[in-house]
Amino acid sequence: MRLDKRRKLERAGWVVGDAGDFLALSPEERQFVEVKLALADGVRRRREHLGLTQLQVAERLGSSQSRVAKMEAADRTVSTDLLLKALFQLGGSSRDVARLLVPRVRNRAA
Amino acid sequence: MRLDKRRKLERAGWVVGDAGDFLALSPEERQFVEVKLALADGVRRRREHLGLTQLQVAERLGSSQSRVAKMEAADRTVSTDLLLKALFQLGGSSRDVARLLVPRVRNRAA
DNA sequence: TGTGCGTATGTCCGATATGACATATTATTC
DNA sequence: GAATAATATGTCATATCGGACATACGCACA
Repeated sequence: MRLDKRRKLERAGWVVGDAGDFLALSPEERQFVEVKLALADGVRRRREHLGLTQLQVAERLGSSQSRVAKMEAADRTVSTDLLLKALFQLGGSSRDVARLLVPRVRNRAA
Repeated sequence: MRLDKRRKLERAGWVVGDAGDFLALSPEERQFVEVKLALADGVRRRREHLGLTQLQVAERLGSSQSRVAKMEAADRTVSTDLLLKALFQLGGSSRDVARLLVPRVRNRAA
């Protein structure tokens, strides 16, 4: 695992192996966390692409700036439901979501 | 919208337009619901493909038969988090999930 | 018909997510 | 380095979710 990704996971509050180099996550948990990270990245990229602040996005969603910040940080307390709703509210499609999940094509412009 | 899909939505407890033909859902809400339906279908198909009962799946997930039934029915009280975790626990990959979200390739064998 | 198995539905209570708010941190401009 | 804007972090009350249980439904088979 790349170091920056691990840092990101740790900052988001995920339990990382304290002794060794590896995440104390089962493969399934890890897959799930990666989905959340991907969706979170998608929210951030989409927001930036639209030139909006977190506050503006929060207003669109009927949420708060802090929650949007947590979304983008893939915080433990944000659900994939919330991330998906945010992506759709920001104009994303199912296809966009699908693309976020597949590493092969994850590095896109928007 | 196809009638059977609407029936499915209604059974799952989603609010459907009472007067006219249309769902009382915003486009974003509808997209979200469709994601849930797709994931729910994915769980069911994956379970059946593995030849497992809902009870057996529940045991794998550390959950209960009734919750698995609700997952497959895309019940309002099941989150996409739960659906995703279930899919991964049943051996699904991110790519599988992505495929579920894209109608174009949704009709696959397993 | 009745028995068994799988699935669906309704409810409950403990667990977790959410919006809101306060406050901290960072970046930019003067 | 003060002032401002944007983002990050911590906490709380309430809303929603989730496992568990009871029970109902559907279907096969004898």
